[in-house]
Amino acid sequence: MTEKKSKSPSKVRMSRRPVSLKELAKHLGLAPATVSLVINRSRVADTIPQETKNRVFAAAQKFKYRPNFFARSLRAQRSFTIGVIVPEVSDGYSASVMSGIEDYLLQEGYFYFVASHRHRPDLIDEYPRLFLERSVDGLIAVDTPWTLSLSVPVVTVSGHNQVEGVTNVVLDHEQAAEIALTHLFQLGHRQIAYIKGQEFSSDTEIRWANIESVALKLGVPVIPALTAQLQGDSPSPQPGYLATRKLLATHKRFTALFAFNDISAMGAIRALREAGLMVPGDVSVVGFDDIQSAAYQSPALTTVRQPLRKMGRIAAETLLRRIRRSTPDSHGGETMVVPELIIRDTTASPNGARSSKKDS
Amino acid sequence: MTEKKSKSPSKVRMSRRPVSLKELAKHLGLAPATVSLVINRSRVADTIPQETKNRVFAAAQKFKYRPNFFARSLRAQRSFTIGVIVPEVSDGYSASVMSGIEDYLLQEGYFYFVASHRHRPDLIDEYPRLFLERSVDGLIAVDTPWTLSLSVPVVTVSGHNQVEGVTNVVLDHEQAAEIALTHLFQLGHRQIAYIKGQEFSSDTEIRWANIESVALKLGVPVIPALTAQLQGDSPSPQPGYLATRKLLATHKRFTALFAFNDISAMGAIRALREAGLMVPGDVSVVGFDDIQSAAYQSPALTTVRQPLRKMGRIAAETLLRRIRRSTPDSHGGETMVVPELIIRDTTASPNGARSSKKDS
DNA sequence: AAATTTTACTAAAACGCTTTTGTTCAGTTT
DNA sequence: AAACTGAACAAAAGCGTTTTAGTAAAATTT
Repeated sequence: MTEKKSKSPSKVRMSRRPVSLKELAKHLGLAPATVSLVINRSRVADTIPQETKNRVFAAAQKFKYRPNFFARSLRAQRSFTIGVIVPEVSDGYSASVMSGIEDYLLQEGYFYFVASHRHRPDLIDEYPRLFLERSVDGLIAVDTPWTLSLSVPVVTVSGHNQVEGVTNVVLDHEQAAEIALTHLFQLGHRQIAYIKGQEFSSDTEIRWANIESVALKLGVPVIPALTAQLQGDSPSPQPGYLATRKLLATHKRFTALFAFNDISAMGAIRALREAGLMVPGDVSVVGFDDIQSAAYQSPALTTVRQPLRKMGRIAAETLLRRIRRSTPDSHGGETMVVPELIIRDTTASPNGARSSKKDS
Repeated sequence: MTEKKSKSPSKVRMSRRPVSLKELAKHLGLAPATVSLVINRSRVADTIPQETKNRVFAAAQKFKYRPNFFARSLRAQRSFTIGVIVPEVSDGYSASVMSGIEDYLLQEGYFYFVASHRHRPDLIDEYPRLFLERSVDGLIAVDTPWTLSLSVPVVTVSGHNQVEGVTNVVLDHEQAAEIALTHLFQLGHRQIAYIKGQEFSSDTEIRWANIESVALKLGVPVIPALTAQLQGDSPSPQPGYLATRKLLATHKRFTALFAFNDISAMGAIRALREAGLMVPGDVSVVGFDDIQSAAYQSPALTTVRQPLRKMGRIAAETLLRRIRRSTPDSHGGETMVVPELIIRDTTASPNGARSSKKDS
């Protein structure tokens, strides 16, 4: 029996009151101004002899001098902080994007606030305001309908509105629809059902438009009776389950189902199973996003991968770039990122080796 | 074909430069001090006639006066900001806890910074420092080994070290082990395999200690050969998959498997399946956490639910309480939260109706 | 009527930094 | 010798608040 009582040594780092610029200057026999100039490597300090600079740096090191953030921000009108607004931190989509955002931001010395609006319009309105009050240098809105033009740069991830001063980072939805539907088509599917996203999801509309146009192009136009929509904002597979039940209730036959995301695809698979249908034997299922657990469903989920982390990182890069070039650019525009079809085990030919277990 | 070009009206809210206290005061013909006192409802303003106060409030409203955050923080030495440090934002565990933290924090007018250390010891050391430089009023460390005693209150979620000035919010691991193992025991399982958590996970040690003691108490002591440990910090089910393969490779028979978390349980199930074993027919599996998708696995996962959101909320409540009572309390201590066994479809009697498909 | 108290404010000092504009002195040019 | 140049700093004005210590006038008490 492993008994390992970790009597942690409790490194007591009795944080002393931090030393201020003035104190440091006094100790050095210099004016605060001088020290500030040296430390910030200002052009003005160019004429100061290296010898003096070294003394300053040495003292700063010794006393662990760190400029007070508020004083600096107050004076310089910059906070090195940005605001990130998401529907909900704990849904995998937002979290993946945030992960990418964070990656770049922290590396560049920025910190970020997070706020989840949970689809409440009042919060979608209020949080940006609160962020501005906190003087963020910029904002990133993830999967959130955005119509505001603010005094600081804004970048959205999966925002599709054209708004002055906001840049959108988006997936190439045409290509996404193309690869997913072509895959199903080539397997031989002709009756394809669809689960649309919730109204509030910012990708719903554009994704659907592209699905419709690609389906038409392939000659298998979308049949209204074979489409259902996710309802409610539960982050669980429940909405997908319910949507699929609705689909099944019509008794219209379909051999494939294209879900709005992986989570709803999981719910869909459960509903299909409960109806006695095999996946992919009777119905093929394609998800969207490729979240972590998609590969570990059984059967493993075929899905359209969205490079969420990368999108987050691009958003952060774009934002900082815009913050740094001080010119108040009216920089709208859009950056596109490409999807990738990940073929796993939930798609197969409708006349595959497996036989239908039962006719519904 | 639905062509709905959303020509969003782009509400142009041309944010004017915000008005300062001084300007507001000048406009009112009062001193800045007076306005400040009124707005902050200071006791000193008690003797100011309501009439004047009303004028102040009206003007503040009219000019949308909002105190500058930096100036205020600089003066008051409080930032209404806290720092949250997690292993990785995009893993479900951290995200759920954060969701609970955020809930309470925003409602109380606090914002928070997030930083992911990804188990890198240098970052675990650096981020708290950076947070302090940003003058956070307190810190929450989620699933992160914590040994520092700082100048601000610290609360951990699933931290198990006794450190001066830090409060731990933890699950009752004894009860967790109890309900899970008792469940398996009562179903008739006697050969139980285990997947331990990674070394770096802060729950690993205590959970394991409790499992060992409860198993002993039940008379089915843990067999070293039937234990494996998660390796690597991938957030996917991969480590669980590999651990289970290792378990299977020993050719020791077991009828149940208790995984460290739901994610690893998913990997485990896949490995079992690949080995030709049925779940729960041949092997029952119990997960831990009850993440969103646990209920939608097939079969749905039996698991020990950890109220993560609640733990996050409690952590935030505790932290604010400690921040508010200004006395620099050396407030160590611990708050326990109870687990709940969620019985679904991955556990069954070892001599159940289903027959073993194949002997390994 | 003088002394005291209360009312209704204000002045001014922080908070800790950045940045522009000087200033002094030594050395260099005309 | 007078004028100029550059080096090496320093003074001071903010940035926008909060808060303590006053103060002048009005009201009240003695």
